[in-house]
Amino acid sequence: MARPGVPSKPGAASDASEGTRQALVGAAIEVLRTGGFHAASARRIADQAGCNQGLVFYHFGTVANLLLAALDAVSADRFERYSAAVAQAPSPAGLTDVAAAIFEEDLDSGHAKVLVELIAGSSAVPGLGAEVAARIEGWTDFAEGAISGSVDPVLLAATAPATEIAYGIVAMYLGLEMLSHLDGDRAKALALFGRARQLVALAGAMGILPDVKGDDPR
Amino acid sequence: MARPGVPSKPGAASDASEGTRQALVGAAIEVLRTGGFHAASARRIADQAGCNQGLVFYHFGTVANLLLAALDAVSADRFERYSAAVAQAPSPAGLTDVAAAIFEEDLDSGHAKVLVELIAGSSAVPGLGAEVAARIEGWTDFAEGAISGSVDPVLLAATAPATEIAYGIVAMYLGLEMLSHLDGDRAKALALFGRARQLVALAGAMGILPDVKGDDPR
DNA sequence: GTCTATACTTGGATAGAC
DNA sequence: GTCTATCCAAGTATAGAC
Repeated sequence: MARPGVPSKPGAASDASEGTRQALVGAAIEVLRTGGFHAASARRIADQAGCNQGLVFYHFGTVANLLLAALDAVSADRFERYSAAVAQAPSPAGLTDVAAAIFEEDLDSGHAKVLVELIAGSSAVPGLGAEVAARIEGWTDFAEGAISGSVDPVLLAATAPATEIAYGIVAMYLGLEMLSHLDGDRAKALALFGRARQLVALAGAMGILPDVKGDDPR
Repeated sequence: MARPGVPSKPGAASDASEGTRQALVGAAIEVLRTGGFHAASARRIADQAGCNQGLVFYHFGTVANLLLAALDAVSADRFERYSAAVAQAPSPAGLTDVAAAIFEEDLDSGHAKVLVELIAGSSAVPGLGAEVAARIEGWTDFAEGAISGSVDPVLLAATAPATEIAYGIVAMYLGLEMLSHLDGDRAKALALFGRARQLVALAGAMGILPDVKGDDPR
């Protein structure tokens, strides 16, 4: 957002600064989304933000730092959305539905691609991998919480701990995102969510899992 | 295989050419493995191969073409390995063991990373995505064949078609590869294979899956 | 077939004017 | 805080000498 004629008022200086920062973060998300890690250069991002290339380095020091800020921004956004959705569907069946809906949302909005591109691109910049890994941990923790909050502890003990399941869920999410983007077809991935839903219902009928819509047994 | 410079002399002379080609393909694999898509430039690959940068363009036209040749090379290699392993363990339980063993092999050898980097990097080069997608299809087809060859058709009909399961397996494989490389810890991924093995055994005991079909080797 | 040299482009990062 | 100008490194690709 170029503001050629806007003078910086005394005291409102941090407003303009914050505005530019946010514009850059938003632009970084957009570029990662559409062009991937490779396209996410300071010049392209600044173009997208409508500001100068040097501002990337002024505000973030390096391009990698800006990309991490972008990841944090989408993560915060999605975390709110996920939390609200999970809170309203604390049963295994409900969770499966929520997972499917959110997966499709992320596919549309491109939020998942930002994550995948940053993970794969981590090899490019020394130190980036560790930063990204720390942020992924937030998601596995979240998934773990959702699982242990909705699945009977006895069942978990009999099959697999929530930690392991959460790790698998996150991996599956990333893999499906990659494949869906690659062949531009989300139907196959969504079909899998449908199957999962079906199997959860089957398990419910067999008495292994709590019945659909049932309250949290605990 | 449209080569830019087809040797003008019939007969010999293609030995040296073929040697260089193979050196470049091997070097491309190595660079993708260790440095990712970002590092896979003509210069770095040629350095690794011990030859001149211009040869990349002489033999392959573009860097992207060389990377695809590298993907084909590792795919051919792994396809042989997978086929042999699957042939010796056609039961669901055996398949799970084979999958775990091969996943670890791929993690060590870096073959899986070559695939992941190319998928994620596809956004960088127009047209690359379609080429990579076509090659992934070979793997989903392979997985589908292995599944329908070892799981009871009746059970498949009751749960999910082999095509869908195969898609999910490939997605999971890619996701686990990404996460394992990211935090440099393969234990979590391998633990999941252990759980899968356990669940297959449980299903066998419940009579849902064949109890190690008559295949048991030796 | 292979190498050297080179043209052209893009990207990261800094300095200094406004 | 923001912009222009600039430096330097790295990349793709081609031409032409050996």
